[in-house]
Amino acid sequence: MGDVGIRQVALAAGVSPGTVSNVLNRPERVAAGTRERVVRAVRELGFVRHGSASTLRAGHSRIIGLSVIDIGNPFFTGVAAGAEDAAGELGHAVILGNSAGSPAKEERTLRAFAEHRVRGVLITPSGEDTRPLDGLRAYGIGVVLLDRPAYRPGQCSVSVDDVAGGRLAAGHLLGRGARRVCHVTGPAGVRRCRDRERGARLALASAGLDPRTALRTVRAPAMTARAGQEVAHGLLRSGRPPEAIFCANDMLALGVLRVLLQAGVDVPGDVALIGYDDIDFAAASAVSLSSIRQPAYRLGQIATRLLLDECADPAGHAHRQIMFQPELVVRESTG
Amino acid sequence: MGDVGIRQVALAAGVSPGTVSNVLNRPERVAAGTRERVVRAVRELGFVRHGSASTLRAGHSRIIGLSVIDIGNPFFTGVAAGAEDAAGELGHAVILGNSAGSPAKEERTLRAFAEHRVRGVLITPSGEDTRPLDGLRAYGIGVVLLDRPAYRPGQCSVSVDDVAGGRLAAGHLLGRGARRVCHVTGPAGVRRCRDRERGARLALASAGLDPRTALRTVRAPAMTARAGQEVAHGLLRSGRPPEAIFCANDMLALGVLRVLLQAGVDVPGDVALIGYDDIDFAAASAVSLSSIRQPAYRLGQIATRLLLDECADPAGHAHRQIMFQPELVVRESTG
DNA sequence: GAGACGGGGTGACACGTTTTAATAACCTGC
DNA sequence: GCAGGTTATTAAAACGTGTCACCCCGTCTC
Repeated sequence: MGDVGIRQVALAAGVSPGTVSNVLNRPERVAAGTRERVVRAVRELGFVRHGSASTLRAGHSRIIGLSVIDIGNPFFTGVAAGAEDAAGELGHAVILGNSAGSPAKEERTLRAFAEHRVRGVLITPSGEDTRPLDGLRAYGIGVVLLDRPAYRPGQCSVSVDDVAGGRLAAGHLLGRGARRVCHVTGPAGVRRCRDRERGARLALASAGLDPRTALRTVRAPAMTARAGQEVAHGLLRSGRPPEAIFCANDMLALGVLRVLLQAGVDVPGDVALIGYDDIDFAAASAVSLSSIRQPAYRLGQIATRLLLDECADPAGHAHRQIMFQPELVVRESTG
Repeated sequence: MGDVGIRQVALAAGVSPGTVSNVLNRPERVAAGTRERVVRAVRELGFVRHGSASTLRAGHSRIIGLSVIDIGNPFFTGVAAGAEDAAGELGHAVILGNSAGSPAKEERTLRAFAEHRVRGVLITPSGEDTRPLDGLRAYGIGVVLLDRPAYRPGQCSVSVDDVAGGRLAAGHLLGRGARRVCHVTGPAGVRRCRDRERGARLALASAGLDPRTALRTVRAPAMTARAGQEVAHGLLRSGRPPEAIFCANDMLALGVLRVLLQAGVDVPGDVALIGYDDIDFAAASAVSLSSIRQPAYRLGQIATRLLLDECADPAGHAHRQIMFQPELVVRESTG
């Protein structure tokens, strides 16, 4: 047991190893009767193909690499689940890399991907530097950018329109009658934060307001609940709280919400609050949180299919930049 | 570019391919000067070892498989992060499998692991059936059970003591003066739920109470926030709410908390509430949630090291069943 | 100074598949 | 009945690395 190869199967089925390989990879080339015998032998002997040998000879593996910024973030978890399912359906496995925001760790991860000659890579780049990715292309490894539009046309990407999301959130607050919006966002370097803020500005402008006076931006040091709490304390100390708050993240929003409720502020009566991401916990908080939903699972799923499509036929493949539209979810916090 | 192998390196360094391989795998066998030349050639040519060729020849890969029940659960995410880091440090990659509780999907995952001849497998089994795992052993693939004690001595396992955790939670509620505890738990088939409940019983017994009267168990259909809300509605309808509630899960607890607060119940004044897992959101809820913390990251980390230790020296390796002790985290909900 | 020793390096083979060119068998239409 | 074509199968040659037996040459021992 354990060391049954393609030869043993061939012997048992009374054919040559080449035929067994054909049954495995291009069954249509083999006569039905022969195929049947081979399949039975495979089953009876418990043959499992040796992936490495296959990869070595065929020149490409059945593994894709998935590198995410923060595996602890429910959004990326959703992406990973979608990618894993889609890959599984297409006969591929997924190696996981968690860059944790560190370019060094990301580079290590990509190196490991290259070493295993993965079929392709799904990545949410941690920085703006594209060089590490170009290195992969040298090995003929396809790349699909996740949650960020492609840098240039020769690439696929699957992302969610953060500008539209920001616009949706701020627009919703304005629709409820707010004239001024406080925007709680994350570090300036994070692109998605910048885009969401830009969206908010656009919403204000199309409502005839001047973003310079009607939008107050507060920058949190991190996108965590704790940071949200700190920001909220600051807001309360500095006088009357704003009538409407848009947080770049549900974690921030939950932190803000907690402090507001503890201070006796009525949400949404005194302050309307909306987050972003629509993580599961948004619906479960004391006052359920309005949010902007992103199709995380589908993001991972579509990206994987796109990637494998590119790998299957690099020449005939047309690079696509897919951008999903986010969705407003209204709950009690703006209800 | 892209197709530089061990030979090209050998040529550039003026040595034989065998020596390059030695530099890569047993550097101590190569003289310092030669080694230096080879290392430089590797760097200059941008050589990246072909993992599949290596695996094929050496007979074992540098990949481990990680199969979890639910990648969406923050607890398992923590485990995955720990495993990925530990594996990376030891030069190994991680393939991810998400069984989503389905034995069929788990079997597919394990089959994929076998096909890639992973070095070893980390798994939180979805059921009690051990046969799929025995299949892996036939290929010499090591297995470490995660979050569940080993079925028998010939296996490693890394888990957290759920009985102790249940005891800790219930004991804490009793220490605050409660005489009766309501336990909200998940499906009867889930082992961790059974163990946590058993722990609660033990706590009551050692406080001199009769578990049959002092413990009221309510079973939720799932371990989600929504299910927690339903349970809480039921509790409120059926008369005076219990003085103390222990939920088998933070998700359940958050759902319960939300309903209680909305109904005007004072937490912890009227009802003390404690959850389990200590997910990040527990600290961020309107009334921050007491919980039982499990070292998820360390769990993944230790399990990985144990696994690779076993793979490195199967003969000299002593199987260990490690059980971590959970930790009580007191916050406002029982403060 | 002959033989044993050992560090440092070499070269060829094997790992289990995929693939290609070639062969064998079988039709089709004249 | 035979050329030409189609289909089903085979044999053998790779793929890039790790390993093992062997060789070379300077050192130590008696």
